Amino acid sequence: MEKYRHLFRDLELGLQQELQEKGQILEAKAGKILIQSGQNIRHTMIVLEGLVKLYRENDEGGEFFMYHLHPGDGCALSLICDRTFRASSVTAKAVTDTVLLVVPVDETENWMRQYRTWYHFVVGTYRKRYEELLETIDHIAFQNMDERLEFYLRRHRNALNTNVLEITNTQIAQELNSSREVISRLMKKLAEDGKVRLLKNGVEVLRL
Amino acid sequence: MEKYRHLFRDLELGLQQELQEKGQILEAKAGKILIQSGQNIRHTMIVLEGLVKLYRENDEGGEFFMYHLHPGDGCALSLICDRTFRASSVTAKAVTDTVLLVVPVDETENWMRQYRTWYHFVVGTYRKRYEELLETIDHIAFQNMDERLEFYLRRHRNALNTNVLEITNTQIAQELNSSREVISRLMKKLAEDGKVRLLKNGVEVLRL
DNA sequence: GGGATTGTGTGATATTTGTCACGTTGGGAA
DNA sequence: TTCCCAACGTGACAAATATCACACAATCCC
Repeated sequence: MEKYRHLFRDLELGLQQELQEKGQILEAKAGKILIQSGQNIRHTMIVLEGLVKLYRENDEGGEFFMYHLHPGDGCALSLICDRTFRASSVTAKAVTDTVLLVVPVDETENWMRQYRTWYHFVVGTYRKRYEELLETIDHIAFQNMDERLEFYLRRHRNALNTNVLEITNTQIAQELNSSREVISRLMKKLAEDGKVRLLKNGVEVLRL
Repeated sequence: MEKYRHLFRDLELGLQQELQEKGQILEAKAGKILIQSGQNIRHTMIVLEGLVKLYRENDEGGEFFMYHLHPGDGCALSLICDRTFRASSVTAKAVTDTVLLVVPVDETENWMRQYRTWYHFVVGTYRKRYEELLETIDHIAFQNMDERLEFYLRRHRNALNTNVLEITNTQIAQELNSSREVISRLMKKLAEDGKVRLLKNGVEVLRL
């Protein structure tokens, strides 16, 4: 816990203490599914280390990438999900090996009253996620696949903090709810424009 | 204020009192723009009467319908917006003549600590809006225009609680970010299928 | 090596949606 | 009335994307 102190340096000391006492540290391997909505959620989750991605699924197996959570980010979902979520659902999956801090929601409800900084943390979390969702909406509503692909690559480069993305076209197609062939063609164009370089098992982002 | 009491019957009495004291009642004519984001928001807004719609705008004049607010609904936006919102923005517009209760955010931050029911109200508001946004995302991501149109009509029929929607195809096209001609054609198909009846100045929803 | 699996590249074609051009209709307002 | 304007309907065409069919390469397993 000590090594994650910097993530919480803006919180009141009493709250830092409580996080340490009431929270439980959880490790997850890359690829592990952390939340599959539909199930009732009784815990709030804060990412300490690693990267988590959230995506939407529908009945026909379609997926749709929503956003990433970085160290220090809380999961707005944990506060949002409950039984009433229906057929289609939101899933959280560890992209890299991940360490999480998990707290029962009963505690957090008290914190909301006791600690001003927790209130700000929660509101800030909602705000950020809401904004990212809106940004996502903008892209599907207003933009074509080529621009969406570029946005996708930028986002992932920033999230993973590396220009070399080890990701298959098939996977990208799924997350953008497109088809492999389309991504393949667009990727070729990006390569011709010198914006990316195609690797054996991934893409290198050159300038986007 | 008395006539709106039923909207707040689940709130603590002290809180009802405060809403009455600190809140200000505001009336708006149909069509009035209530919030244009980008501007800093210092007030929380609760709908008392009428119907408000929220939509997203982008730089090129594109619009995109997000969801409605009914009496009793709070505006998640008021808690979410701030300076950091950029170029594209969210707009709230009165659909019918509307009565609003407006409270400075400084008050509500205290309420969050003092009143458990306020906490639940706020979290519930976030949850509902988040869910509606997700539903919206599902539709643009996974569905074709015809299904999206049907969904649009259903939503509006339910929101306005009438089968006769006085709305132009042009307007629908804008809110779905499509074009008038496309809506026109799809509408004709819906009419042929007996799902709607086309009126002089609107649509009657028959079975959807 | 041989076979299965997975990801890829590409042409041909279908579907969906957007765009353009133009004619029609039904109000107001002068 | 006449003119104007906004909304509408429609055919023709263009653009974006999805789908199909197939061939190819790399990898893994036996």
